[in-house]
Amino acid sequence: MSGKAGIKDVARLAGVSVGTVSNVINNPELVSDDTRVRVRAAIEQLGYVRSETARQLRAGRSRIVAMLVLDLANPFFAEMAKGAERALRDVGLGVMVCNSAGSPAEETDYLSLFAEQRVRGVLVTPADTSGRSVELLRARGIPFVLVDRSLPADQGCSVSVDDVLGGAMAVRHLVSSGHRRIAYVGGPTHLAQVRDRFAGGLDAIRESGLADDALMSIDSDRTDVAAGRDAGARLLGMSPRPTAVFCANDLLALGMLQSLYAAGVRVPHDIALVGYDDIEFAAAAAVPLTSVRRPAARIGRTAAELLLAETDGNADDDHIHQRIVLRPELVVRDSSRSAALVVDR
Amino acid sequence: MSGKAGIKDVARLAGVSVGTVSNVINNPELVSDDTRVRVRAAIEQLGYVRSETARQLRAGRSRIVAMLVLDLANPFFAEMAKGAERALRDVGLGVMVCNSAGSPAEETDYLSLFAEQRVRGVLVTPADTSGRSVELLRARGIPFVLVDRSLPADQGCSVSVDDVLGGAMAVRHLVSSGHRRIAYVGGPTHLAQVRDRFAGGLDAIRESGLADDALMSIDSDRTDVAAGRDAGARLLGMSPRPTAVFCANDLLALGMLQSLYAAGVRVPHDIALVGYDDIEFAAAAAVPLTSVRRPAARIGRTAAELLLAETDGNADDDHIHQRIVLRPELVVRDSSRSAALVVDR
DNA sequence: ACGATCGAATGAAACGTTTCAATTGCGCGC
DNA sequence: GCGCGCAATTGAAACGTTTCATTCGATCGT
Repeated sequence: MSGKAGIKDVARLAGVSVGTVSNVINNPELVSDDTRVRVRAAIEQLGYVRSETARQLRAGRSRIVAMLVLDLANPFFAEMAKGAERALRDVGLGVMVCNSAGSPAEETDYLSLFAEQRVRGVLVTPADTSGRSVELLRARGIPFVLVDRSLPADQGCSVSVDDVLGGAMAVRHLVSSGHRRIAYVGGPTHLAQVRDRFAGGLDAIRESGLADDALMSIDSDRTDVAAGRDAGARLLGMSPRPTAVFCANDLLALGMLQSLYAAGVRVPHDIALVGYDDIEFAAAAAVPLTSVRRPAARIGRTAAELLLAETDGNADDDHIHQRIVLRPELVVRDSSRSAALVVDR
Repeated sequence: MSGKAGIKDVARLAGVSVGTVSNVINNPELVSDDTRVRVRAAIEQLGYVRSETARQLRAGRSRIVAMLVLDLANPFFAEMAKGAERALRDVGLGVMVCNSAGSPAEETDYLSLFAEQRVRGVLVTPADTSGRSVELLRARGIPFVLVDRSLPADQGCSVSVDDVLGGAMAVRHLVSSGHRRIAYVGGPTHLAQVRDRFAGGLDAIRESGLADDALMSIDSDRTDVAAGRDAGARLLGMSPRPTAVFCANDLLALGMLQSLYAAGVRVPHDIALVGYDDIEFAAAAAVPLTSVRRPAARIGRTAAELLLAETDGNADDDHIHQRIVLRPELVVRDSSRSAALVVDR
């Protein structure tokens, strides 16, 4: 009675044809009342579970949407995934959340997996910046929406946040607080997000009439808390020491905070700190973290909706791609408040 | 040339039979050199991607393992998922991470989805405590490993942490620091984890000769940061006010910390605080959080390995289930250090 | 009472693979 | 020159569904 029963077994037990069983499941209104009851009973008795696999084979596409993110352990992406998952479950689609860990190679692997699985579509935050991943998806005809990454509207849908603006907001805030030597802690430079935030920061520097080298870049190959600690160690060795640090995400900022704290450097008194994403834990940090907020759940949900719009376009491909760019928002907390301002509030 | 080409098209183009194409892909050594080259070229030219769907249909099972966790937004589970994912990817299996959000109903939905998908196996942290989920899996013959939840070894594999011990460690620590009125902030009581940690706490209370009501339970219906803040508000209204709080996880503890801080209650001076899980953000909190550490990634990895062992048992079902229980570890930080101890260090 | 109409059920094709028994061609030993 | 064995290839069945043209009865209008 375990998972071995097929539709044929049900049909035999109920004394009908397989077609009728299929109709009971998918088009109950086509079947007479008593037959329906009989078939339902047989299904129950055998513990029949229809094979989505076979179903897909016939239908040509699956009921699963894949989501590929840069780092599942980053609450920002976890939140984003949750947003997308909710929207997709609402329409009965399954979600497969995967983690490229920022590696283009892993990403390619996963995209192949998705292609083989004939997934309904893909929500992807590409680790590969060369556009190869997008090409791959297009070449294979897999519907996709880029998440947390922008794309010209003629090339596909995308939902992103204006990271150049976000970077500018962060640095503008620091400059206007009087800082003139600011460090930027980024992750792997092949990530567009990392580069954009720096570019925005540089814009802010220039518009203030400062020299480019007022913004010093500290590179890192990862974007997690440990990387933030490492970057902190390097920062402490710099001379002259920057008076403010802008981190490409909150994980880095939290690690940085730990490093600074351990070295007896006070935040914001000695060094001001600004993060990015405004994850839930930023507000609860040792020194509540100023951060550039991005609406994670909304990004995920919106991306899912775009994918659905593209996918459900059962009409004659009249779908037009959309490029949605959301605005980030600066949330100022203690980590970047000058003493005067703190008193001030 | 897009995702439309099937194995037949490849066969036709290469001038061979479909069986041969299949062999080129799966048993290259059976095919002569020149044929192999020709077929490979045809595959390349057509952009052929084999349909995992059809493959599965024939094979009867898929190459996907499902993982169902209580809360993807909780870094503990995210880390666990990462550990499992790594182990499974290493053997070429895909992972589908899903989020029951602690809801038994969602859980049932997902289990049905998994059954229909004929997944290779399931790693599940059950939200349903009644054992119905386990029964369901067994009835459908789906290999599974319980994660973060224990099970008698004759009923299936499980990897968990001794939460009763963990709860006891936390409360013992508080009691030995002199606390006599301790609040326990739990999540939904249908979660075994929540109950076990309380039970352990109660053990610790009793072994110290205190009355049961020295441990007061504050219930909550969720286990996130916001719920922690709510619980904080309720705690502040209690009188006499507890001198220590043990939270069922770090998210609750961080929320609690925010509430207390906002109300001007000092931690640990006025109230000591202990969390559970020791997520990465516990150490970076406003007041570094004492927490009961659980090895998230290791739990995930171990569970994946158990599932593989069960699944690969191509032999005659000689698999014996294992019940693995890991020991938690108390990590003491500032949030529970008495003033004397802080000076002391 | 007869064809038309309609609801209900059927049976077979199709989806894209893998697998396996059968076939083919070929060099070899005798 | 004959049968053998071997390597390479083939063709068809099977996996479990959905779909659709067809069949079967029965009811209906005239």
